[in-house]
Amino acid sequence: MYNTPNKRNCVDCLKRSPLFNFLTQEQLELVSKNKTEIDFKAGEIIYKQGTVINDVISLNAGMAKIYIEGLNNRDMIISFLNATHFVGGPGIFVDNKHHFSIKAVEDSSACLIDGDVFKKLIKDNHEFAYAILRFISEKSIYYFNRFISLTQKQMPGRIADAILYLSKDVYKCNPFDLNISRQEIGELSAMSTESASRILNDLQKEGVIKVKGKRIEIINENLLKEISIKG
Amino acid sequence: MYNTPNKRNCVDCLKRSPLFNFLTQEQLELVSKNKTEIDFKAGEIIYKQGTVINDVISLNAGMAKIYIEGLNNRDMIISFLNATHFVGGPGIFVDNKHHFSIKAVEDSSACLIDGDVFKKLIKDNHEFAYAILRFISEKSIYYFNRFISLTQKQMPGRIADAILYLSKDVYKCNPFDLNISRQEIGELSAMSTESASRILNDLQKEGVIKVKGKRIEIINENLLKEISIKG
DNA sequence: CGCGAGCTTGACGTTGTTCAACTAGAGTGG
DNA sequence: CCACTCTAGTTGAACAACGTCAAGCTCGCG
Repeated sequence: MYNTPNKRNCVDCLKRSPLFNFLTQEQLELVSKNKTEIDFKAGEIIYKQGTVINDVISLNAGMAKIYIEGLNNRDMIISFLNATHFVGGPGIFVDNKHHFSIKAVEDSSACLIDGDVFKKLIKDNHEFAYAILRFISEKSIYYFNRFISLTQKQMPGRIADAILYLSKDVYKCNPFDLNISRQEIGELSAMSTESASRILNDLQKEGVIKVKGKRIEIINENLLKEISIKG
Repeated sequence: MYNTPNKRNCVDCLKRSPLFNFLTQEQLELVSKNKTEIDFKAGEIIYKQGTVINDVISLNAGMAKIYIEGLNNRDMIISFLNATHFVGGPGIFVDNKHHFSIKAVEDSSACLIDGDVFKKLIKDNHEFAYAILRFISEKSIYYFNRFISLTQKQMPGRIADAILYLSKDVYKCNPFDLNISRQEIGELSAMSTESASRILNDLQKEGVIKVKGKRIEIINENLLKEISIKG
């Protein structure tokens, strides 16, 4: 992790989060002045759970994972981040601590925006504040779905959810090449690495998906969705 | 469920949510004009998951439960509400639909505040908007804890969490008398009714708690917390 | 060619659910 | 005052789901 000169100006940046569309040009200049663009290598930690929050981030390139460090060194992956994704942890409005960790899954670049500037923008620009409210609320709705998936579905249903999430929201294509491990698929679906591996194989035997190493292809999407719904 | 005259004025109401402390007197008058006070009998539904959001609520008296209607008619209880608790579902900022249901657990009274007025207050009063941001963020942090509890802890740890939650946050006293069923304890801890019953009994045998019908007493709080942490 | 990390597979034990029977207690009506 | 009923709660036994452990495999990489 090293700093690069802030060559990009937020005003005309194409990689910035759509949330910043609600800012005025003047406010974008303010963000520009108070941001730092940082490159992270794969595996590097961007935020560490429990530490003090100094900034919020917008991912420019690469991919990262948000995860909670749970019991007995077991992590739970909340979601993955791509370019233009914004993260302002809930702690920034509560106790100013990170309540999850973020780690680069592949080489990534992110803009770190000063937390006080972020708060000032919320106070000054109610459209932006409203967009942040909507953003956080969308997360909450996502959490509700995760709750049902993780606590009421059996393993095939949870893996189906994970595959659909990865294909639709993360990689955004159908045969997709994973840059994450089986263990991480397990952490995404609240199960052991071995179980994740087994279920993937089972789904392949049933002809729902095709798995070849890191490549996964959805063969029968309707059936996969059915498995997801039935749990 | 029937309407009662809006005798209470929000300006000097002692049962209102502390969130409203951020409003000006003028804004409180506006809320007063656009609220309806409703009594709900135990078991009556206040909000039904999937329906359109027309208002937000502040509970004046009684107790209610927020729960997600999951798979195969299995509910998952998110939290319980007491007097002065506010609820504005995440849907109000997203798709204007309720993403959970709320049901009165005992006879309750609630003020329903027009959703558009609520949104207007957020736009007009950034202190209030900020308080709502903090409020939602606190919920998110609570959800993270629930995720770890429900997906990484075994049944004794989950029941320990439920007992501590009920004692500390809901009933706010130590020997407390439940007005909820064993099934609801199960729905709070993501397990079957039978398992909830069994674990309560087990914890009693170990001398951690005392259970007599609807009454639960925490005998050894440190041990209970330890069971919670160890999972 | 060999090493090692990640992945797979099987066997086994544990955890938790389901089903069914039983019990306790709160109404209800004769 | 006593059956009767109904619901919630408890308990046991069988079963299914899932994790753990250990062994073996694959494949990229030196």
